[in-house]
Amino acid sequence: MSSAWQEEVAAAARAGNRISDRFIVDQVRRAVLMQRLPPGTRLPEVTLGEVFGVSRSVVRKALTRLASEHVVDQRPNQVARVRAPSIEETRETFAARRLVEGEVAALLAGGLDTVTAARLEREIEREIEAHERGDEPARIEHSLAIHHLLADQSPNRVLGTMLTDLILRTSIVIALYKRPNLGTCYLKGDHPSLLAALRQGKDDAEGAREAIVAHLASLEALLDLGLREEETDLHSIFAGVATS
Amino acid sequence: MSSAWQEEVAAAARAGNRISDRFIVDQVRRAVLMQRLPPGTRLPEVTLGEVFGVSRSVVRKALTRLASEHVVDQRPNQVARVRAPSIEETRETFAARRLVEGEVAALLAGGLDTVTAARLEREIEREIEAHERGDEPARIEHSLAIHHLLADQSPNRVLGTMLTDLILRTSIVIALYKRPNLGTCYLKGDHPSLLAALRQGKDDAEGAREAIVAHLASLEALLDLGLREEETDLHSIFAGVATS
DNA sequence: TATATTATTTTTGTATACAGAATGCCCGCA
DNA sequence: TGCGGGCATTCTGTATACAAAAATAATATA
Repeated sequence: MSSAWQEEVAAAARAGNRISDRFIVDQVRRAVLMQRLPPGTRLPEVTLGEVFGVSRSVVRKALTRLASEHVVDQRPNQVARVRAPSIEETRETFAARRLVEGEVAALLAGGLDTVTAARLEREIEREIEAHERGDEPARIEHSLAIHHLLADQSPNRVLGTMLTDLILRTSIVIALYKRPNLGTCYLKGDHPSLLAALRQGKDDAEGAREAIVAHLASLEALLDLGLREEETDLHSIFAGVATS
Repeated sequence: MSSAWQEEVAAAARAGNRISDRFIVDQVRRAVLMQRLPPGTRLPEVTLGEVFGVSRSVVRKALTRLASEHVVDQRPNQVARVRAPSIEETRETFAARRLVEGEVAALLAGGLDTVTAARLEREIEREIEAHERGDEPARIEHSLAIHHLLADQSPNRVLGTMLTDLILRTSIVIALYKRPNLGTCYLKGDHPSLLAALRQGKDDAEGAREAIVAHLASLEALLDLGLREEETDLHSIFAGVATS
């Protein structure tokens, strides 16, 4: 577990940044996102504390915050584990994100300030470049930046925060359920046409919403969401069998 | 602060329930909801610990969880305080809730099982009774139960959890911004007609959505959301005045 | 009197110690 | 070989101690 973190911790220490719970939250979140911490990974408090050079108190706080972000599973008297959302939850998360991000896009349509539009355009270009040179991590980074920009620019801050959370959760399940043979989840042309829809006049808010909804639906369709054995509900299968 | 809690703590101890962070979270949340803890109230860790008979460790965990529920404001090196959402955030919270609860209602339309429908009906009746005998706390309790039932029954659990959170947040701001002269926020007939819409066939999902949206809009309209002096942004007022 | 500065008190941040729960291992037994 | 009970280990839950930061009170000074 201490693999790539040692350097980051050392770097942060060098920079004079005091290691606090927020730092740990960021690092763990990123590691989960980048699949360096696969779902189910045990995260004992002492071990994490050793890695980051802090005591259990700090780790504890970080873990409860990660749990409230749905990144980690924290149950009483058990070690925290990296969460592995079920296929059903994955579908529900995508549905929720379509609803929320669709609304944010509708609110934003026609009202983008020039600097934001420019930043969006730049990220979209860079995503294309990264994809063309086969740099998948960079592509993901830019793709995420695009959507986070929408969340940050949401006029409704409550919805914006909710969207940030949903982007994180969908990213996790994308990494989890991506078809192995599929190299990338890049959808050519989706982001450019999304930006075009956002630039339309305010009277076409529904166009922006539909662009987002369609984009997210295509993304979900790229995943392998067939039922697995882990999904089978033992309770329903053996209902009435046990003599209690 | 120790006013009404002493009894509750004693009762819980008598019942053999070990006081844990969840208990504290519930109690504080309820106290905020019932306006026994007005916004801005300081919540020092030791004091809370004394009230509930636990050490700071437990209180600390409770406070971070309350912060992630947006009930409490927790900033570094400062005492936690009961959050006082701004008027703008109030509007945004209502908008978010309309979006989410509307979708949940649409998903639920025509698919209510009989026991849930019966429970809804019962709560609606009891709300009417409580209102007629002027028992406002009981009325609020039943009104909340109605909406929490919708959240619990949401087929999409992600949206259901989000709705639970939004119901809490709107309840807090309703208590905060209710017009003082207004005795109650009861909207006669809204809940019955909502149930009627939910009972309609599945082809009328939009009817259920509209019923919820209209209901929540009327609720928001009952609040006093005129700009207050605390809302004035000094930065924008004095922009360019200071010679920096 | 008003203001700046220092001292005191509160309150949080972090580390650590010990008790209790959960897990896993090992050995005995059929 | 397969299985079950008891023991050891690991890990979390909670309380507590000390340091650092913030808030408050007090004091000196112009």
